Amino acid sequence: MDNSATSTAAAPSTADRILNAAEDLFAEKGYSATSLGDVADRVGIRSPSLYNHFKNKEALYEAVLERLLTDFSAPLTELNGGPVTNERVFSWLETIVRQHHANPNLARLLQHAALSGGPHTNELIDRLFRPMFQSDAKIEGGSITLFQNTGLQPWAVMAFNNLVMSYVTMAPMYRDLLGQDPFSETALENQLNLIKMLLRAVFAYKGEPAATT
Amino acid sequence: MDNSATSTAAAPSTADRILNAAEDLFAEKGYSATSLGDVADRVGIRSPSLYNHFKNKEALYEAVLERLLTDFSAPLTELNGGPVTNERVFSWLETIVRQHHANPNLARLLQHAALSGGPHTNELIDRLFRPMFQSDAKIEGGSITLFQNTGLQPWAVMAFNNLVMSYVTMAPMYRDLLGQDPFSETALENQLNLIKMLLRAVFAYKGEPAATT
DNA sequence: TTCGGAGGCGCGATTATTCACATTGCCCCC
DNA sequence: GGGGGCAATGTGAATAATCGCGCCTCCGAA
Repeated sequence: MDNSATSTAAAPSTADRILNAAEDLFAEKGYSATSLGDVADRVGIRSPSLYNHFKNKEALYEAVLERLLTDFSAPLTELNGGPVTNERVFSWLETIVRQHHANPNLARLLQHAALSGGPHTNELIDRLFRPMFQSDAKIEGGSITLFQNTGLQPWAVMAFNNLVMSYVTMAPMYRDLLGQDPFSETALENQLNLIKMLLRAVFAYKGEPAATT
Repeated sequence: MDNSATSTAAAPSTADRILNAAEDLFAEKGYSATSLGDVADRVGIRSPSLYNHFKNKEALYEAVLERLLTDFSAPLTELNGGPVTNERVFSWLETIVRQHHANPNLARLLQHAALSGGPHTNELIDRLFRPMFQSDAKIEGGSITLFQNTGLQPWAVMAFNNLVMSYVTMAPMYRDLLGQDPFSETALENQLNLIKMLLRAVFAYKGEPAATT
């Protein structure tokens, strides 16, 4: 997640510096609004030099996506091993929150893809969200019984995930409305506390579940 | 919210047809990725003809924004009159959900603005979100006591709002993952049931509130 | 006849991409 | 050990496409 090429503190290669710059710009402006000139400027080279490292703009975007997906996929699928208990859901959610907090770019890229419906949307869905639904099928008694047999279980999973990601994609709004850096340590604690409390409330809720259709 | 010019079913004027097309395209691709040629094509005219109705691309975008904001602002501020009870929070949230369901474009435009941090972000914040926080300050005893004096109240407001809006901005993902049209009537009912149940769970939760910093 | 509104034309800027070329560092062979 | 290539990596120039936008013409309805 630190976008560095090697595990030691060696200087990153040009290809990695291009990836870093492109990741930030794609995440901020989206694919078509980012120009290769912008990327090259941020790296400190001319735009034709980019073609020494990536076939074209599309390949650069895919490389950015690939690096982000490999960085994020491991903790997302860790819920697949073993039964799903309340505690594991808690720690899984906390991991996701901290991950997106440490690098907001995946959520932003995903949001751009969802809005514009580009060709990479399906790959993002398959690698990020489908694993969640597979693990979700294994939820066992005593945990999230509220959503059992209501048909709302996938909706609830998506809701909590959207909660995490929309915090990141809406970060500028938070900055202006709350008057503090949304990526500071205290802001992270606030968001974690809120989400955990929401989850606790859902776990503790014994009222009638919602109807399904 | 039906994007028609008059209250009767008269044919919409060219300016309104331009607004409709531009709204859809800006919401889908964002400002800079939308070309005036795309807008003109969708209307069925040539792009220079757009300048007979709007000064330039920027003015067209602002007109789109203005129409959306006036359509959406009324129910958003209706919570300001009188004390905030649980029932009124329920109906207010339901109104917002139905509004974004009927026209998803405002949420998408807002998401684009938040991601790219364009010059209109501040106006959107002021007209959409600040009213919520003003009404939020008036919450009275017996309602959302959970967040009183925790410092998390604005965070909770934003969280529920993000929940509603991210459903709309992530609609393509829902379509692929759940295998149904996210804007169908049954999908709307599902989302409403989930959000209402979350709110009920929060209202009913008597555990310790989260710490604040 | 007048005038709002649509179209044709084209300018200047931007963009992705290609190409020819200069430079650098490294390896291999004499 | 020295020198000749060779791959990697940078650059400027050129190209074709697209875009926002202004100018001017023309048509049809009032």
